[in-house]
Amino acid sequence: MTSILMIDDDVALTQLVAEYLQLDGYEFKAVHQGPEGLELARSNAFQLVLLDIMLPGMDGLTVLKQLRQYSYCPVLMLTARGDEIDRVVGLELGADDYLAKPFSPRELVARIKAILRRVELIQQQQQPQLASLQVNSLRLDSAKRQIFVEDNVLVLTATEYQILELLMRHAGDVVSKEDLSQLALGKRLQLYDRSLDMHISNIRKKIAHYDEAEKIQTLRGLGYVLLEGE
Amino acid sequence: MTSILMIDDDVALTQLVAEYLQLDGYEFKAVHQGPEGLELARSNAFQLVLLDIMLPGMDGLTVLKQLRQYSYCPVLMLTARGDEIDRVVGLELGADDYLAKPFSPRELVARIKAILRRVELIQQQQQPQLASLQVNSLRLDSAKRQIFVEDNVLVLTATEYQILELLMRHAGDVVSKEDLSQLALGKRLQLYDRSLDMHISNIRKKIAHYDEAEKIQTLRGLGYVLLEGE
DNA sequence: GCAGTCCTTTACACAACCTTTACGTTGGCT
DNA sequence: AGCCAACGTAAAGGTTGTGTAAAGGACTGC
Repeated sequence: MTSILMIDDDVALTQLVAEYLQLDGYEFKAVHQGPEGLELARSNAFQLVLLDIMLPGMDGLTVLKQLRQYSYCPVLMLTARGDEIDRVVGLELGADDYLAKPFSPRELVARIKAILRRVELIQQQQQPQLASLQVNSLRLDSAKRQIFVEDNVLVLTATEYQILELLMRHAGDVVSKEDLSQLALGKRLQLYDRSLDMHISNIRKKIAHYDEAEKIQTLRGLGYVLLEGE
Repeated sequence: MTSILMIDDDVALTQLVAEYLQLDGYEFKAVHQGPEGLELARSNAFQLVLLDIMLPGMDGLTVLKQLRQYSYCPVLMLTARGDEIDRVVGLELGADDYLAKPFSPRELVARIKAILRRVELIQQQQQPQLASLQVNSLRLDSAKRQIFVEDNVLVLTATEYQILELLMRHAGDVVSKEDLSQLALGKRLQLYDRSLDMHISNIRKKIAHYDEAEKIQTLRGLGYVLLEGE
């Protein structure tokens, strides 16, 4: 069961969110004070924390900073204004995402799911993984950090290798650009950031050098997928 | 089974780490007092110790100092702040690595694996090894501590010999600069430390004198590898 | 003390890499 | 059709890691 903690002094809002999230199958708890929320979040009993920036007593950013001393529990920040400064500071302090009030419950759920899915991806990364893996004409040798096309080694940079490994380990599944950016580049995807696109472009070029059959497919607005032959 | 001991007074944190490490297949035990941890660590029942610097009662650095009187058990230090001084002192006292809180479980696991892999490398070094070894045109005679290119003896310094032997014994595998530094130079790789690069450069020059075919390949950001001809 | 050997540090050049910029293309939308 | 956001990619820009000559320092044997 996935538990979500909300720290927000707006009682009406927490009740509204409670309804939606419980409908979606989440366990939900709300508190209205910073210190109380901090203590609960530190217990690591929650898989995600919704944190309002404007809190009486202890500021939301302070709560976040203190929490990050102890825990990497995912945090989705909420704020009353579309305050760009709060946003930047929050993300720098280690928030996982940001949502401006007022938000639609639907969008909130979407953001929550995106974060949880990514956390799951990261945990998968930590699991012991297959050292060797074959997808169509691509073969991964993770011990030597090498990827082959048929019998030719791909000369990849560290970043390119990470991206392609991720796509191979999830062959047939769509991997979002956000996920790729966070897992392979180690940073959140920014607006107008074309870095990832360039890496994909370069990887494609290197693969095509040996195998013309295009492999990495673009799903516009969703991400990339390494097609599995049937 | 690899057992890890954590000495940290933050009970919530030890529980979190316990979950992650057990998920990764490690045996895990946590204690919250310095003296208690010291006694356990001295028993050599653990392959690695996670040690918090800020401990009530007995300071983490003191624990480390005392432990080093008896045991070479690898120690990964943890600290609440990004305190550079603690870091330097800790590494001088013989800690194997350092991680600032808060850390992601992912990073913790990565550091642990890096340390354990290096310990394994060191133990391999101590095992009886093949006295003679041929890699392409290079031939190792470890009884005489000599390396030949075709039939020409390489005149190597002690350090150069150690580096090249290590690369030869792991021919085809990437050997990280950190590993090379610790195993051949006997010290951790520091930022801006170019000593190892110089040794590699000199070794290359000496090999090239007899065999122009470049052998030690650089893998940017990863390390060096002695290519095996196929 | 001096010369010789070896390891390390310094300094600069360079190459590899990642990112940004800029412009062209595509595909969904009204 | 026309618009616009997302995407592809060549080229430029900036950053970081590496190669190596030369100087500096530590040690040894004489």
